Amino acid sequence: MSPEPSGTSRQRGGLPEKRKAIAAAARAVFAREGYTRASVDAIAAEAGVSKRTIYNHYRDKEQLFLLTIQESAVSVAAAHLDLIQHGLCDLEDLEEGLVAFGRAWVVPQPDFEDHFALVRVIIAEAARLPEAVLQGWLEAGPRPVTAGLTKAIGELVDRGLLVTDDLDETVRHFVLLVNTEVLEQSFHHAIPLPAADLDRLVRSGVRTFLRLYRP
Amino acid sequence: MSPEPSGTSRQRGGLPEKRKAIAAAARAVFAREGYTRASVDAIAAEAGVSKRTIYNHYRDKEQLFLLTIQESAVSVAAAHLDLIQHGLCDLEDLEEGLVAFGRAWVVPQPDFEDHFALVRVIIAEAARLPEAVLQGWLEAGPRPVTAGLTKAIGELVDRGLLVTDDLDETVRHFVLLVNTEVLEQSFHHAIPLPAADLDRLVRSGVRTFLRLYRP
DNA sequence: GTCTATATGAGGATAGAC
DNA sequence: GTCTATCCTCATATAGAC
Repeated sequence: MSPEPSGTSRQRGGLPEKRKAIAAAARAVFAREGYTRASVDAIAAEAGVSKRTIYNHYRDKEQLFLLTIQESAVSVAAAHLDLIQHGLCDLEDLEEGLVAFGRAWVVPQPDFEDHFALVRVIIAEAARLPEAVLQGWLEAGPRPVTAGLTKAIGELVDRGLLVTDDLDETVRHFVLLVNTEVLEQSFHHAIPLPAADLDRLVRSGVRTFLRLYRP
Repeated sequence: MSPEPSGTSRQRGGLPEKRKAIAAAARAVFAREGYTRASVDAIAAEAGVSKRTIYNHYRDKEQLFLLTIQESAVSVAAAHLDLIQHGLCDLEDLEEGLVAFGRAWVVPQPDFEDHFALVRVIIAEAARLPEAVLQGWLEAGPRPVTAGLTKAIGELVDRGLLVTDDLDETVRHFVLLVNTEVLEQSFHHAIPLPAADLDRLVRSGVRTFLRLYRP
């Protein structure tokens, strides 16, 4: 349709420009439609690329999906690790710090809408996905975040702000009380909670967490 | 294929026999395949019925799906309420009773496999489902179970076995610690956890719950 | 209950740009 | 010659006609 200005895809080999467009379009369309309903045609249209071009870069639709969820997991994990770095280390007031972090973590950031939609697709397809893919996704996304949380909460323990004899369980409880509750109630962010409810849940989650682990 | 003995669908109006077969087949196929991938053809085949018969009983595929999840929610809620009745009322040892109940609740019962698969489909389609349908499903399934749990746990509070100043939150914490943790880890039962892990999670969940609410 | 109309999807073939 | 775009094929879906 639109005449494509001109020099778009010049970058050493000639590949990456359009490939990025395809990856972004795939993320958006798979997120919006789910795996089966998403058509390669739609992805091509959204990327401003011909369908054939997609098959030049990706073996088939399944491969495209697998790479899409993997990339999404990696980028969101990086963002969350950043949040942990800035929000959980060097906090002054314990309760307020945890609440602020929890809120930032759990509020559905517009940039991550697609990611959460993809997570819902993964849940839906989990039983059909190759075991290795699912494990790879866990390695790339959730696991590093848990590891970062463990490190950060471990430091709080070291500083004497929290007490526990099972750090991993403590981290699971934090995730459960602050994050998972929200996920369940919002159908994994398919039906966003009102901001007020969200705030209340995070605050009450943190308070309960502290009832368990405050010295 | 099989010649269908003869007098199968005699029941006052003539409807319900085949309708039940269709409902059962729809539950199975939607659970196995998800909404989009499931074909009405496959459902008809599984029900031993012609496709036309399905369209005689249900307006279209979407309507069939909506009624299917509703019926599934109702029947599983009834079973879970039964479990609560038999497992949570009149328990002798508090911790052991809660653990036994939690295990029975959370272990993926073969009869409910389809139900959990449907829940995954609901999560996947949640953003596309009519608001009213989702609310109706919550009313029919999860809500009554929560209500039953609230009643049962309320009685434990009345008997002085637990203390709380916010019963609803207490119930949410029980659900979270005993059930939700398992759901998250198993991708809502798409990837079943080893029995040992499951046991450990329930036991540790109950223990944490008691740390919060034991007098 | 079978048979058909219509549409849409995945992936391959064929032809054009630089 | 490499990368892109348009057209083709074959399978399968829903829903309605017979």
